[in-house]
Amino acid sequence: MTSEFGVAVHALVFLSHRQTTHSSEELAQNICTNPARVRKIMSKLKKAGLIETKEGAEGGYSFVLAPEKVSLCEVAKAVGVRFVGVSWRSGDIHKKCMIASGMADIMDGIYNDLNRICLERIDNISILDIRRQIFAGKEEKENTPAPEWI
Amino acid sequence: MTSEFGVAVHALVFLSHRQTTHSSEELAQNICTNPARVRKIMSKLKKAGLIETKEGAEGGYSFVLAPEKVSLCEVAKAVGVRFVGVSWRSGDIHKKCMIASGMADIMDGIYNDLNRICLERIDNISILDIRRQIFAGKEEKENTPAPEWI
DNA sequence: TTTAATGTTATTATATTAGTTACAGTTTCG
DNA sequence: CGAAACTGTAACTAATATAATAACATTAAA
Repeated sequence: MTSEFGVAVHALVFLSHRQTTHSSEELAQNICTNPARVRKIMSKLKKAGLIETKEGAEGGYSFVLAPEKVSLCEVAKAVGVRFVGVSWRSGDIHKKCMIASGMADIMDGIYNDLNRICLERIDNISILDIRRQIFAGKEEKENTPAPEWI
Repeated sequence: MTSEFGVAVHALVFLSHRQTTHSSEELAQNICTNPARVRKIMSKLKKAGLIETKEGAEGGYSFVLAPEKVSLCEVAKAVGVRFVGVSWRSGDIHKKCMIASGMADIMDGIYNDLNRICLERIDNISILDIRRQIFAGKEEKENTPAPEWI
C-alpha cells in the first residue's frame, strides 16, 4: 500500500484549515515530501472534484467544499488506494491440485472483502472530523505568522 | 503487506486436507515458493500451536486440530501480519504546525482501527470454510496418485 | 514578456519483499 | 554407529514496489 491516501488527507486537512490557495511547494513542505509527488496526487483529487486548482502565477490548490461533507472514503476512491491486498499469489492456476490452483483466488476474495469493509468504515469520517481531532483540546493558533505552519 | 498470511492459510488448508505429514519441500511445491520460506512461516504457526512438526528423517509438518476450530484470525496473529498500514509518515512531529506534527499519528490511528476490523472480520472464517469453498460443487479427487497434488 | 505556478513524464534512489544458499541440530533406519 | 532426510535459522542476493528528483511543456497573472 502506498501512502498516497495519507498525503491526500493531509493536504485536504491543511487546505480546509487555512482556507487560502497554496502551491505544491508549500504543501510539500508541510507534508514533508516533494512538490512533484504532491502535484501528482492533487491532480487526482481535482479529477474527483474535491479541490480546485489554478495554473499560472498566483495559482495553486484550494479546498472549496464543506469539510464536513467530504469523507475519507471519497478521498480513498479519488486516489485509488487499496488498503488490503498483495501482488504475490500462492499456488498456480494451471496445477491439477484444486488447492494449488484455487487458493490465490480465494485469498483475493478475502482481501477484496476486507478492502470493502475498510472503505465502509471510513465513509463516516470527514475531513472536518480529522481537523477537530488534531486540534482537540488545544488552541487553534489561528492567524499565526507565516513561517509558523512550515 | 507481505503474503505470509496467504502462504500460511494455503499450507494449513493443504495439510488439513491431506491429513498426513508433509515436508517443507512438498508444501513449497504446492504453494509455489521455496522451502526455506515455508519453514520460516511454519515455525511461526508451530509457536502458535496451530501445527505439529517433527524433525529428522520422515519428519515434516502436520495439522492436528479440528479445521473448523481454527480461524483465519488466529492464523493472522500467528504470522503477525498487518493488513492495513504504511511505513511512510507525512509531516514531522517536530514542526510547530499542529497539522504537520499531528497528521501521521492520526493516520496511524485510522490504520490501526482498520486493521482491527479486518481481524474481527476473518475471525469467523475457519480453515474448513476455505477448504469447502475450494471444493464447492466439485469432486474432491480423494486418493489421487501422488503426483496429482503437485 | 517575464514570472510563478500546474500537469506530466522519465529517471534514479531507497525500502520492502521474496528467493537462494548454507549449515547446525534432530530423528529415523540400516 | 553413521548416513539420510528432515527442521530451524541466518546471511546474502534478486526482484519488486515506493518515494524522490529532474525536466519541461503549458497556463495565467502582473
